[in-house]
Amino acid sequence: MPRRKPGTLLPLETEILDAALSTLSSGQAAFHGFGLAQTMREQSGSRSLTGHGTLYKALSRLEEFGLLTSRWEDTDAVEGRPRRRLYELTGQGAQVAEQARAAAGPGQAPGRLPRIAPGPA
Amino acid sequence: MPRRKPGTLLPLETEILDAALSTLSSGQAAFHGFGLAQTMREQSGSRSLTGHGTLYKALSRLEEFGLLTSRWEDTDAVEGRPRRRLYELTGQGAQVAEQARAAAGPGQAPGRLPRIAPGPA
DNA sequence: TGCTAATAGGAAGATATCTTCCTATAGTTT
DNA sequence: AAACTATAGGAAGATATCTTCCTATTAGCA
Repeated sequence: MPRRKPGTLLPLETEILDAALSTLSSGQAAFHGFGLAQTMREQSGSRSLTGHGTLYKALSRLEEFGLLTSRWEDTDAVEGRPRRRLYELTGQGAQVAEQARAAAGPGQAPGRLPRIAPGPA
Repeated sequence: MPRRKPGTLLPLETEILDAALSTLSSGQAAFHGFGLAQTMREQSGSRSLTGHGTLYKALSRLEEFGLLTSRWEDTDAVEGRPRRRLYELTGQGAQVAEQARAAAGPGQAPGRLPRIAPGPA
């Protein structure tokens, strides 16, 4: 896909924003890539996001767009596992996320979900 | 091997201390597990330390013994890769390392190197 | 309408550390 | 000398993030 029309979101990006919104509703502002991947894998029966590369790229894009912010999690508080990069919706991000959710509607007619769809195989 | 006689070092541990001493001689005090594993793999033709689990366990032991200290590397200075745990010889560690090196001698007759030896296959 | 070029998706793997589980080994004890 | 058992070694994989490379798709232009 060529130069994207500004303001346009891809399905995967919408999905991420929606998940971020859910996280926020449940009282937590921050989420991290790996956890998001797990949630998406479980909930939507999505494939494994292919080594997660796709997801991290999408997260970077959303950050570029100003819809998410990221930071490393509180440093040496975490022993025994790689540190996570924590993402949070920005004000703009929350707005866009809600718009996208409204646009999708209750019955949700996803606009051509990418591989993150229930797809066969 | 049962309860080890205090003061005794296993071949792998000696190898680590020796590597630490070399690192120190080359002007760097700190080293990290993964780098050490690479060096050992290249230099001694050792096998890959089996997922590195063995090496990390040995490093923990040496730290327990007071021969090494460890700390997480300077936090968010490092982007784009997992942070490393940096190890350094303690005074005691350096002493023991030198003793071990002297004991091994120039021709070095390693006292039964474990799997970290040139071994077949 | 058909092409082209830019971009998103997917595969693969590098970078690091640590855990769990099983097996081999060798000090100790009998 | 034999048996017991604690411990080291090795396999496997979980946890996280990010990069590179290739392919599929599609928006925008001619």
